[in-house]
Amino acid sequence: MAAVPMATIRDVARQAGVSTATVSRVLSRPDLVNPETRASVVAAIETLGYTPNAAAKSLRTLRSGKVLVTVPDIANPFFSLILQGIESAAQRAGYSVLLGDTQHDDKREQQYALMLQRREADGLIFLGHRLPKAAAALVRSLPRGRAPVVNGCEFSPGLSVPSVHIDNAKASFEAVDYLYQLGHRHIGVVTGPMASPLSRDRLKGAMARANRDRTRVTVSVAGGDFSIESGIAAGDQLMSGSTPPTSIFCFNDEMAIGVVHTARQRGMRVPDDLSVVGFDDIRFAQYCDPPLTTIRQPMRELGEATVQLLLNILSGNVKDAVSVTLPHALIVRASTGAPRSRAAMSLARS
Amino acid sequence: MAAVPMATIRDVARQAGVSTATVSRVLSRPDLVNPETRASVVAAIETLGYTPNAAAKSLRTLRSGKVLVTVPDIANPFFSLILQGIESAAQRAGYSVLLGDTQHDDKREQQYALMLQRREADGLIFLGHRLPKAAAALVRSLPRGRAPVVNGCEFSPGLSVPSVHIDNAKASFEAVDYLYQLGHRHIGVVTGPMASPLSRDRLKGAMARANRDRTRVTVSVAGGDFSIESGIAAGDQLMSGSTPPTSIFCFNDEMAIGVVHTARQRGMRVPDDLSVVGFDDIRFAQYCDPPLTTIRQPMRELGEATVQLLLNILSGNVKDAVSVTLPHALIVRASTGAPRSRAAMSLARS
DNA sequence: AAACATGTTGTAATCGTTTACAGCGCGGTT
DNA sequence: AACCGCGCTGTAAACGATTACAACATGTTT
Repeated sequence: MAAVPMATIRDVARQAGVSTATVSRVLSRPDLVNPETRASVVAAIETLGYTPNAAAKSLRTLRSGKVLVTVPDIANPFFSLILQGIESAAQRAGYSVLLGDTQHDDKREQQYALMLQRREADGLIFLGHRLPKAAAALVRSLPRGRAPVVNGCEFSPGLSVPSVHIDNAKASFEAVDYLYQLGHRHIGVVTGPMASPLSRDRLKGAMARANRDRTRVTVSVAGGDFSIESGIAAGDQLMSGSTPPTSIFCFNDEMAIGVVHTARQRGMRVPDDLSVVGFDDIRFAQYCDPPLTTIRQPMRELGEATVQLLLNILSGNVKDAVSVTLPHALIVRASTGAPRSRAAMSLARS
Repeated sequence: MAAVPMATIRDVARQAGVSTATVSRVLSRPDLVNPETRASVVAAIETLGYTPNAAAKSLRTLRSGKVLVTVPDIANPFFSLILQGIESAAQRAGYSVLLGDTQHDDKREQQYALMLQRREADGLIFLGHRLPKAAAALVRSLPRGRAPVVNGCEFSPGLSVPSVHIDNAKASFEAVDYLYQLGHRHIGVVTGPMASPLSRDRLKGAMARANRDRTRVTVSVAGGDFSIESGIAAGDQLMSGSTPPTSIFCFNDEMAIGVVHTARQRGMRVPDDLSVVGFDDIRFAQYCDPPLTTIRQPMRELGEATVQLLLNILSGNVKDAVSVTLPHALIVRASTGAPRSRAAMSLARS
């Protein structure tokens, strides 16, 4: 395609009057070559504008310098922040990122995983919850924790693939506990798809807290898919019951925004008539009206830690890579408050 | 790294009792080989689990099957949607995406552009407004519109690089016109960085409309950087003048959300006390409170068209690739209305 | 029967690096 | 004088594919 054929290492060698081996050494182990020779090689490189061909290098060294990242949906602000963390950490370590947006589609996940076999990437970070077949084969063929495959945010003990994540069950437990402490006794929960271990863990945690006071607490569960629209639908569903919840805990911020939206459509005020808790603490959460109470995940850090995990495996000086749990935090903002009846009570009391 | 060395084309050839040339042909031009031979080769491929090595192929063919995409900030929902369009179109065409998040950093843009020289990618789509040096060199070395470099959304006639974008000046013109028609005579404008042609075009369009009625209209301009926070700052600046504007047009939705946020902090009601218009129509725009009036850009389509443009250049059967303009639309929602004085007037009148 | 087209396959050069190994010059030991 | 070690450099064999070209068998044309 290029009109002017690129200069090769041979051109540089000729120009500098040395062998290609020397040129190569100047580039990879400069200490091995005499300073004077080195200088003339560097000069030749300069004048010819030489850049080593990546394919040739990769063919010879069996390393591509790339990590493949598959994301269920880049347009989701949660994933895009993780991706940003990944990109930045990878770049810092001299790797570049091959991006695959799978749209939650199994086929595309499978397809992308083939790139590992083709050696188009040295490792795989997958952000979904399904381990693609090609990657699974690789994992099986190597000792535990040695395959260059790691998972981000979706922890699944069965996967036998290391992962970076928060303690989802604990975080959910805390969210429900917080609502309980505020006085809420009827709590709605909007989940993500149950196929995802992440959703199951969160539900488990939420139920665990509710069950601790099971005689006093009612929990209603509605299923969502992490989209704003599904939040609206789930909110509608929860609110049209005979005794609607006084608070709703959503498994991500977007669904929480949907719930707030639909509550307002019904003429309800947040948090006076309905408290809403989200999950993730995406950028918009604090600028919503009302600003959203939510569980914060350290998204960039999750991404960076995932890369670090993968790099450890790639470097080979780790016997058994192990999952990492990062801290979360409950961020209280204005979308939550005491339930009205309780608020009225305490008002009367004062 | 892999415990079991990958099967090569030679292994397949041996297993099938043919030469490597035949195996290669089965893969690339199956019609050239006898059906029976083909079957036995396919069988050998199956049993060995053979996948061609990408580096070797790329070295030989001088094509990597990758496009490099540099984005100023993936976490920005505008860019992440464009990126989604790019990814999907690229994937459909058999290309994969190398992602570079430049964080608006010149150095990183330059660094990524080197991948083109290394032939790690067949083409470059850059979403920022600076053409990296390495790419510029490539552009210069080839006839106009032949270099595999295209720009997304930032149109700059001087760049001599084809681009896909909307008509920013016209869109801004329409936004201001809409506010004028509503009765607004004092209009605030929150721009993006003036280094970006996109911002300049939008400002040009806005001023063009204002100047048409320059005796009646006042325009106040504040500079932003497309972040929510800069929207807050710009909003504060505009609103603390002696005669604050009755409406503010922001060059993206996030800054508009910032303006709405700060207006509310000041006890103003949107749209009663202040009308706000955004730009882009990101996903959250319609779920804000109030839902945001904005200029819609077809983000996915922008991304897809950018890939198409690049593919046309790569295919080589296009003499002079030319920029593409996609349609935009003014989406009227609830964040805009007549200014209070005017509203009062018309109320009095009725 | 010679010449030729067609369909199928193999041979071997090539893409641009990296790197094991050998070789050379030279000062220092024995 | 023979030997060794050290620092530096070159030779050449990979890495795993693609593809121009040749070769061969077979059938067709003249």
